[in-house]
Amino acid sequence: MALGKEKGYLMARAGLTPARIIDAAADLADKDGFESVSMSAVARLFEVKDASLYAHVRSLHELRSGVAVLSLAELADQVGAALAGRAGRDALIAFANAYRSYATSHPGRYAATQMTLEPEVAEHSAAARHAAMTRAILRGYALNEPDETDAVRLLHATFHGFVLLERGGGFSRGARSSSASWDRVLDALHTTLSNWPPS
Amino acid sequence: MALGKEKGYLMARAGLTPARIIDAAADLADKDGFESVSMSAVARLFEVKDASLYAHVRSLHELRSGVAVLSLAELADQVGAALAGRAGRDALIAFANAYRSYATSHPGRYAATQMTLEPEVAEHSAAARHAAMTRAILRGYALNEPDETDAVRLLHATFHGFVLLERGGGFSRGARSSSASWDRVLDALHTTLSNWPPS
DNA sequence: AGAGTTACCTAGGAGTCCTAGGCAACTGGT
DNA sequence: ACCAGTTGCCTAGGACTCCTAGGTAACTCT
Repeated sequence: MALGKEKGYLMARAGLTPARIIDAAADLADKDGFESVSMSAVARLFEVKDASLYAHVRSLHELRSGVAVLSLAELADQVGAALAGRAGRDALIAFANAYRSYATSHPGRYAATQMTLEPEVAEHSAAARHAAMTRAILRGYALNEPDETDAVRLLHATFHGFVLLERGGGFSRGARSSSASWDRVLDALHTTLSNWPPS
Repeated sequence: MALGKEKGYLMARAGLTPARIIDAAADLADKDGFESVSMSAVARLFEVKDASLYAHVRSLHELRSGVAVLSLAELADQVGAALAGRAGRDALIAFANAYRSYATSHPGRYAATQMTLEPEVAEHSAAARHAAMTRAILRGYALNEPDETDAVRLLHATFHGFVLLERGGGFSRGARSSSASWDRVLDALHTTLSNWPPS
């Protein structure tokens, strides 16, 4: 990291590229929180002036969006890997655990995925892969539209909400561990999907 | 609003108090988003210099925490009112709808409730009332501990997650309205609570 | 080696939070 | 009714943020 700079006579280059900058920003997000991803903070990591980043990244917003796109892709990769070769209840649990584990081991990156992206950025992100994987799980439960859409939303909302509340300390009260609750919540979701109520 | 100022010769007072400042900040949050609640922005609303606010509010963080505490109380009030005299499924649906309706009609205030508050601030907030109300709903479903705790977490996570995703545009894809999904999600939760899976 | 491009620089404007210290406006005692 | 004390908002200014403009050093290609 920080390729020299040879403070002596001549200036060296730091080797900045959009990808390296976004990677550094993502690491910083995990370390100090997504909201402290700033141009100046990232510039400091490279021992470079903040103005220098603007040759590679248009704005702070674009930098953060870059972290979001990166994280969505990573999350999709990990969930996809966990899902491989599983179906039904197994798939549900693998999906959920991969999701939660990414969120807890990369809190800053996960926070980035919460950003509302402009449609054209979201388009070429991994959002579609997420939707496809969620629907893949539901194939094991044989739901018809619009029930499947409703179930996708239920799953997404529950995972997302749980992870956020867990991270925010919302579950700290009491002796019950949040992991134990998580397992039971997954059980409950499984039975819900298995007995989806008729409209 | 903005009590004069009599631009002429003498200075008038704006009538700042912590409560009025926090109210204004909450309104601003609903209008422009919670993250744009800043000292300077609120000061502008009162046609006052930003430094003047520091006599009433210790810091930006404290201002935002104030909005969070206010919003938690308002939300608890509205949910509590909706809940009065209901039980079982009716209570569940009334709770959920009041919750969602507060979140969509006061997006900035709702965002404030997401803040992680320091324990001592959270203590004298309405957080305890929320927990109590959620447990009150579950009384209709006759769950024992630790199932009741798990169910509280499931409900909270699902409502929270749904509302956030809805607001973030996560459900925009497709023709299915999010309100329709919401109703079905509540049905599903009701059946889940009614048939809580054995451990 | 010289020409052209790219990478990082300095300088500086506008906006943010926050502190320190000052004067005007209110309040209460006599 | 006035004077003392308190309170409320002020100006001034430091440190930090994002971002633009324009300069120069370092690399690349012919």
